[in-house]
Amino acid sequence: MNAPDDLGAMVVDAETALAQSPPGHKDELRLWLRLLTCTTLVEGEIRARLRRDFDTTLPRFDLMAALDRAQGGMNGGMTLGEISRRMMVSNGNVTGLAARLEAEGLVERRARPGDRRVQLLRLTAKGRREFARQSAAHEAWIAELLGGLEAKEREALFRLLGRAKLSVRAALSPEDTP
Amino acid sequence: MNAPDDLGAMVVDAETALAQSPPGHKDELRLWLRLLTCTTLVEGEIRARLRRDFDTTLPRFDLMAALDRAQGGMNGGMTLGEISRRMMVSNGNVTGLAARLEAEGLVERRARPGDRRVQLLRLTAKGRREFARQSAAHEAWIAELLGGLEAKEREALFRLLGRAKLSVRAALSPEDTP
DNA sequence: CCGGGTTGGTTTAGGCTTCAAAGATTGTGT
DNA sequence: ACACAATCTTTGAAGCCTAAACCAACCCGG
Repeated sequence: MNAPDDLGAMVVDAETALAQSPPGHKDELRLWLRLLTCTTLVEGEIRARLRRDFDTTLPRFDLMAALDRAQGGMNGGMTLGEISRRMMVSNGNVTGLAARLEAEGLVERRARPGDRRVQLLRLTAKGRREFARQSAAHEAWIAELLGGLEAKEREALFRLLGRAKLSVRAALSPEDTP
Repeated sequence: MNAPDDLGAMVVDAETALAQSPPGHKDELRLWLRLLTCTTLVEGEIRARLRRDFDTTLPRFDLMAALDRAQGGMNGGMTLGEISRRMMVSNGNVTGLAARLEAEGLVERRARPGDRRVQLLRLTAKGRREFARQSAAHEAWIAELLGGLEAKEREALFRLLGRAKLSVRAALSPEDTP
């Protein structure tokens, strides 16, 4: 969108005005808004194409992607908890998502021998077939959307985003581990 | 004493997982996953703090932010359509959001003279007061989360994200811009 | 064994989000 | 005037998402 260089907020009452102007933090804000815009733009397009071409959704795709990657490494699949941590979503969210995918025959559950609490999730054969098609398209879409950047720009962006990730995680970790 | 398998139990986001196992993957995909991880991380924290400190949500905050910025510039507020375009969400979404904010006395509607189709939305006095508090906190949070980057890094990241935005928009524009 | 703490998962209530279809109003061509 | 298209908003169905409460199974120390 059009960059709003004017954040004119002088409309505020006098009593709250003091809280309002800690100096100099505007460029962090602009950086964040631009980051958010980029992500929203790409994500919205991917959602739309997943729906249009495969009649599925991004969360479904993400869950299947997690399972697909896990299946090569370890046998038996992933537990719902592992999935929820990988996807950075809540526990209950994965419950419903898995239920829908299971109803469509794309994933299957089975208990882990020796621990009756956990539900191991795996792609079915149909699920693997479906995901292979979706995954190839998805990769091409991303390459298309970000292909306007040169390789050196992508490399630099990747590195800087890694630094940003570190910064956020560092700011989060103190209260994240009580 | 039961040596915990910490390697297997470590929390790994999707981007890290991709970098680990599979063979040749496109760097565009890794870039995208890292972008998504950064955004999700920040956004989740902001959501949690908005709830914790102000008992509100990010969509509510975003809508009020749009109104707040518009109020300085033009009189009368914004139409629901303008808001939905600014926020990059659907039309019907804004309807419900506005209804909830109106029920809480934070925004108010009024018809535009001469066109009975449109609903102009404005912050109430209470809404302006609330938003001023939230906005100040929000800005500080962002500065805190992204403060681990040096000014030069932020500048470079901002510029590269601008390039990325251009790339995505260029790939989208054929069917997206009527 | 048997309690208490921990971990894995589900449920519930409520809000967010989209798409598609429908209402309502305005503008336009004939 | 009248039909018709365009614009703005609302509604309804379905899915996504979270926090908090809850249940079930495991673990461990007496």
